[in-house]
Amino acid sequence: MFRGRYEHTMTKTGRVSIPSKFREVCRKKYSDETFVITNFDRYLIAYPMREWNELEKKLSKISITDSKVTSSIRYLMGNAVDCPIDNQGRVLIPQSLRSYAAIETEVVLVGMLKKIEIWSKEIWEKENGSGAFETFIQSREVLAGYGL
Amino acid sequence: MFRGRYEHTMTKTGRVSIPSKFREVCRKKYSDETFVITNFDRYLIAYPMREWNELEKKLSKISITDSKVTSSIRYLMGNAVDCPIDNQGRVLIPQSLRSYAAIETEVVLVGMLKKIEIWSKEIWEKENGSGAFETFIQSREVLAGYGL
DNA sequence: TATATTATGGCATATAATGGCAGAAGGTAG
DNA sequence: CTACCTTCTGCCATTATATGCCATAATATA
Repeated sequence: MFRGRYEHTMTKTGRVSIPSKFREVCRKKYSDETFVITNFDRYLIAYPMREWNELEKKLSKISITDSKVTSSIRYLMGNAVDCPIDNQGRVLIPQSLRSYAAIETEVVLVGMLKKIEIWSKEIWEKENGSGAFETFIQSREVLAGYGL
Repeated sequence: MFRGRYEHTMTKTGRVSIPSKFREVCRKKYSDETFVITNFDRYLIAYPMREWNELEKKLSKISITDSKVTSSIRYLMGNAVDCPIDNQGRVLIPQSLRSYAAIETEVVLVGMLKKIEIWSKEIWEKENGSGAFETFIQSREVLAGYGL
């Protein structure tokens, strides 16, 4: 599982190094070094290919008649890009996703169990800087329900 | 599976480049570089030949007594054109389909699992621009019903 | 302290996207 | 039937982007 937080910088060409611990998870757990990256609220989510395929399998069974569902699939699929890890351990994040998540140079990578979140540092600090601890304390009861 | 969104421009002669990632899917998964394109809601859909054949097979099983269904099938089939990919990786979109989907120069291509959607950029932005995320969030419950 | 690994910058090259043009094909009017 | 026009198609040229590779600096490991 992915865990931990890393701050990396992106090259001018849009490449970001994947932390070696994450790469290790890719190799050992998934034996595959490709992510599928898509946008979410104000940040990006990267799934290992296998996890993403699970998702697609489920989606492909849904009938195309429900237009609301179709547009959700369109949102999810339309923004998903597969990003293989290169020999230097980096992925290229396409321009569209970069601009979506307002990523310019400084990037925060967060391990979130089966996926990775990719944030622009600026947005990360705004949303998770101070106050994150407060939120954490507030949700302790919920977490306690899961045995924490 | 097809995924990702690409913005391309159409030549004056009506040719559109198919994103290389889509072409790769055609080669690897379908070993065939021909699409069947037809009109749909306010955009076009392009199926790899094999997927189109599947669809035809299913449609042929539908009883012809339901005249409403018959005319929908006629609509779908009557406008279907096969468009082979040329050596530069482009397809020619026939005039009738172009005008149907109001495509002039700027085109949005969206990977949707087993098919591709082709939108005029203008219509795309109206229907899927801002607000798409909201719709996505709203339909999360529906999607949750499918195990997502 | 020596050695390996990681992160990242800088290039050179390959591939992608797309505009332009000319010949081929096919339809239409005289 | 033939000349003309339109559309289709192949090919070349250009530009932008992606990709592979090497070098270096920073960090971790033995």
